[in-house]
Amino acid sequence: MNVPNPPSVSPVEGAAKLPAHEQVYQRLRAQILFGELAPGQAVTIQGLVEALDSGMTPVREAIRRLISDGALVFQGNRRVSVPELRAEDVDELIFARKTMECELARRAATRIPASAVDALEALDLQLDVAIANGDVAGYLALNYEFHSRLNTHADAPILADLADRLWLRFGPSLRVVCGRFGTQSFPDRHKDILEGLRKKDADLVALAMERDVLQGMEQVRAGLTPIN
Amino acid sequence: MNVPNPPSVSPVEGAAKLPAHEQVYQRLRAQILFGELAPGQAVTIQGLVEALDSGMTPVREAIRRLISDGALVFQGNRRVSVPELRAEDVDELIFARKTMECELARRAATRIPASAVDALEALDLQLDVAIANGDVAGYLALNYEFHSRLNTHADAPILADLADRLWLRFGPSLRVVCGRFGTQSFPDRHKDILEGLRKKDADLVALAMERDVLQGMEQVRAGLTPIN
DNA sequence: CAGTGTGATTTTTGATCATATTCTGGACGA
DNA sequence: TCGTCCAGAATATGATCAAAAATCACACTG
Repeated sequence: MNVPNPPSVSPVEGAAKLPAHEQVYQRLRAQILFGELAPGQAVTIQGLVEALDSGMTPVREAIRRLISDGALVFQGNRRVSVPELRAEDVDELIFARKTMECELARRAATRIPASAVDALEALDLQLDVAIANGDVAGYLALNYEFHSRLNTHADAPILADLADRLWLRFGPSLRVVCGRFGTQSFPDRHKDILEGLRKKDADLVALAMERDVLQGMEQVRAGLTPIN
Repeated sequence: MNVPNPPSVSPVEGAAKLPAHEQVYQRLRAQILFGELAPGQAVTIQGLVEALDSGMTPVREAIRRLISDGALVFQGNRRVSVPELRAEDVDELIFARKTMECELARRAATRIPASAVDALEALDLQLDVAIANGDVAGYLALNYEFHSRLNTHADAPILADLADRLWLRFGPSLRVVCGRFGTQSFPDRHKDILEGLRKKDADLVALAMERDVLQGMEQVRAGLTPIN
């Protein structure tokens, strides 16, 4: 999964050099991560072949990768769908995100160059704009980009990879929450993170990250299966 | 009822229900996990098609899954190989395994039924036999089975999945270590784990698990690139 | 004359597709 | 309600195309 692919959110890109299965994977991944596919939604190979205008083999390989990522589930029979998060799952995700992302943030605090902090801050300003405009898609993309880029600077590829997987699990549900409650209910902990990074204060960064993670995941929990 | 003739190479087991790509995946996974493929070794699709007597598509899908698992790496050009562990990777693995597996063990301590503890103990006795006989393959398989089965009883599928992935990363290197130093250098911490499980003492189990993890990973670290 | 580097050719391997086969789930009739 | 049958989707194969690596030949340099 560690593809040298740091582009910002590019909906339509030439990218002719990447093999088809890689392109399909990244497009599908983004769709799941940013909630364009709803939890529980069925995913069919032929539907994607048609929607993405690709061959069958690339779609098939992309789906296998995403199943392995936990971003899709294989329903036992030959059906594939976007998983629905259960309340217990959120507990696990909270534990895993807290430990992984706090450690990543801690490492990044001592390694990230000042220029990268500036870039993160610029990103966070865009994020504020997206929140102010109620731009849910932009909020999700920029928020992910912020965390993902921070993790890059931790110089810990295995941990970053694990953290990345976790986002795929709650992406669809987070979108549902945002769609229901809007973006204004997310006060921004990123400012504290940035402050800690500038001071190179690992404890401060880790604490801010823990709050950010907890806040986000509690939002997800609150939005699960509201009515039965 | 025409039985779809098994190509005679099959290990006889029922298993006819599993799709081919699943079988290929599990066989390849086991080979990596138990070190039958050496770190750095190249993996070719057509080589596997021949070796496993399977079609191209199942092999291809299995490889994609394993790349996503981190068990194989995509070499930028289109070559695939078994990754070689670096010293920095071991630090990350130690952190991730300690947090994940200790938490899993902690959860399992309060949930595992006594019968399952008995089964684990039986497994551990087989493990002792394997160690005494210097049976490296048996040791690796039984040790993995012990941890994997314990994780199952934590009732935390997401965390168990993360932990499972980590084993794939150091499996090949662990085999190298065992091949070099033999199995006798692994004093058995599993007894402490079992004792904690019987007492339902989560702290004890977690502590024993931490020691087991640390001990194993330090062995791996010691065996990395011994000479340059 | 031996060694080395460069370039083209050969060969292996991966990517993709079209197609045949198998299996699942639901409709239909008893 | 139950059993059978059928449509459609997924699985799996092999062929074809394209790309990269390995090989080798040859010329150039010391």
